[in-house]
Amino acid sequence: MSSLPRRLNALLRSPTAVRNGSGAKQLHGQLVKHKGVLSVHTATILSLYASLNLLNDSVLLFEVLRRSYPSATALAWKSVIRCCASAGLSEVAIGYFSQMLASGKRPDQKVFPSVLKSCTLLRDEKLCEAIHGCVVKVGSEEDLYTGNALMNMYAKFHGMAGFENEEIEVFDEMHESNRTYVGRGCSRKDSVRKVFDLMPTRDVVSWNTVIAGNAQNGLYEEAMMMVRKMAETNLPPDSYTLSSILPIFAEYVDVNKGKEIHCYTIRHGFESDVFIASSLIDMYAKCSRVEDSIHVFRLMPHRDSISWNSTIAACVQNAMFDEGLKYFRFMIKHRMKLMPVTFSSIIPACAHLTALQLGKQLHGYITRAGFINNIFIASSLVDMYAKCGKVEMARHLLNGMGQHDMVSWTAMIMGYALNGHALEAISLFKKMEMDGVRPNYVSFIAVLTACSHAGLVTEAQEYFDGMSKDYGISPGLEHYAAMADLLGRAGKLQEAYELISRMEFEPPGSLWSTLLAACRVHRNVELAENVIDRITRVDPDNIGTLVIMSNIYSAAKRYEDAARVRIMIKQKGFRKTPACSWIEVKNKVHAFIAGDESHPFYGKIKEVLQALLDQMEREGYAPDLSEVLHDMGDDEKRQSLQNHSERLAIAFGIISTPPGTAIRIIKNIRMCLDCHKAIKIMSKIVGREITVRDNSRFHHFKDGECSCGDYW
DNA sequence: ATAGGGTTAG
Repeated sequence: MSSLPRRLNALLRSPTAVRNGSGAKQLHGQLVKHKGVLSVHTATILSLYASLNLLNDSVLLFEVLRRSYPSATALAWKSVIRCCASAGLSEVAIGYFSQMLASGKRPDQKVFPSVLKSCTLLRDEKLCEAIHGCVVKVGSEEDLYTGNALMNMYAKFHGMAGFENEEIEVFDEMHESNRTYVGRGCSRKDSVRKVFDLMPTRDVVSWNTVIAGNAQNGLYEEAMMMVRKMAETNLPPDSYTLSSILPIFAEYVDVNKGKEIHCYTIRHGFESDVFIASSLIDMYAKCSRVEDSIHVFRLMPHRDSISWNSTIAACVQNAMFDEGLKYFRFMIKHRMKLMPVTFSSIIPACAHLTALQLGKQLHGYITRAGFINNIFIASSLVDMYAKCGKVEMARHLLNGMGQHDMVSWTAMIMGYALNGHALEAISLFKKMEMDGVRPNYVSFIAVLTACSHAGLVTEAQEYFDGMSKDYGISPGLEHYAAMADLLGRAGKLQEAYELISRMEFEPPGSLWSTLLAACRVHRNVELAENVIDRITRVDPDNIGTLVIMSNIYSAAKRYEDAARVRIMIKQKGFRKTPACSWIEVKNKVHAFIAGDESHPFYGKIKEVLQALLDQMEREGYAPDLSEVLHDMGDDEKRQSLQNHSERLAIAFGIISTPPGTAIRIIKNIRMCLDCHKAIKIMSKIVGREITVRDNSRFHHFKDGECSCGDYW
């Protein structure tokens, strides 16, 4: 057996001198040239490959090595396991680990961190427990790195299904002396803390792991307490600590605390840390301070995909949909990697903007990228299609989802509700319950909205009572609003009044005005006066309700009272949100404001509307002037109806799209009774489907009928 | 060797 050259020997004794892959390969080559190498040297090369994260070389060399030396050295096993683990090949790493045990090699604290990381990533609870047992058996439980990895493992477990209150046995097997300290039957919930308490020495990673574990599992106070304790141990918070606790202030909507952290990061030179920056962007966004989010983003010296995602989400969460889309486009331009989160952040913008064309494009991209099985993305697509009036497409996507959660069910239920399919909404709600998914606050808003849009009083009452009785969810404003609306339209004014009066919080003016509108329909002046009195107490400047009240008086021929209210309106200053409708034609959005004649095609639009009106009158249509609120003559009123924003938009749609094309309008406020009547007839005359989405629901007009069945 | 950021329904 020839001896190795001196230089080679020296390198093998201190292999850390080799700094890169080509150095390692040269060394390997030299070794191969000299016949009769010992397995111990090959293992050294292997550990070198592993520490340089050369996955292919490590695995190849290991396989060669164990063919010539069936009992490879422990160093070889540990190296290949470490390399696979850090490359994320968790299953392979665990496979090697069990083979290592089978071949009689004793594991030690050098290998446990990698193995624990792998079984944590695999989310295999049994395996994790077994490995913890193994750690205890070989006496590695006091090792710093092993302890840190164990804490991380239990921290990640907490979110796992069925883990909440199960007993955990491993701790009881730990040293007898600690038995009293650990206590019996500790729950998995506390496992992180228990490992922490048992550690003989702790470093900054130990603290950060326990803090992040608490923060991620919603134990916010505990997390903050640990931060203070960490500081008492003379370990100042570092960038890991800060990025873990920033989400707490986002959740608490505590911008002052968040800002304190922001200042701290600046003072301690963490400004360029991408992790902290994205947490800051998110924190400011959750505190409705989206300008500050954008400010942080702009100041970042280096941005990664997540910085972009945070910024897009920040905009969308704060209803700045166009701004969100702008950043999304920039992100593509900057060749950033689009990730699943990018799409689940941006799709809601399409939903809110009713940007169906863009939504479809994104759907295509999502399918090609293989993201369609992501539950966040699929749910947001279901919502987007439903909000664009494409209920069947939404349902199709929902049916195709491998798993459903409360959010995906609720999105579809709300989609049915908005599109007037109350019975489908209710049956889906039942399906969700049968699927074992508990409805929450929002799910009940959805099902009650469905009932309210279809006039299903009895069903609504059952759900309303059931939500607190069976699910312990106390009704909020939205639930009361749906009930008040339903009862009011059904003419059960007194019941509605009592419901609102019995609420456990002060009903806002908006709720009372729902009832006021019902009083108008059912011509109950007396109750209306009572209601307007309640409204003026909580919301004295609500002009809209005064307008309704004046109309109620007019309808009851109490003209003096009507005039008195109108003077009040004048004194307060008549400010009404202008009615506005939008239509998308050839990827461009055209906006029309009621009475506005400034559109370049207005002349043509007016002609179309007049021609339509002639035909409509032949079909028996007569304008309904009852909802025109102004003091004007009947001719003027007729003209004002002709210029309602949705009619301008529809006429524009008719002249700028081929015959038979569906017309989709978005409107900012409810349309009037007359427009509803008129559009039904228009849909028949022009032979087109016309969809109008207002601020609360959809109307699908077709062949002279509306999907709402005239209940709206 | 072990630790940190962003997402869906109202």
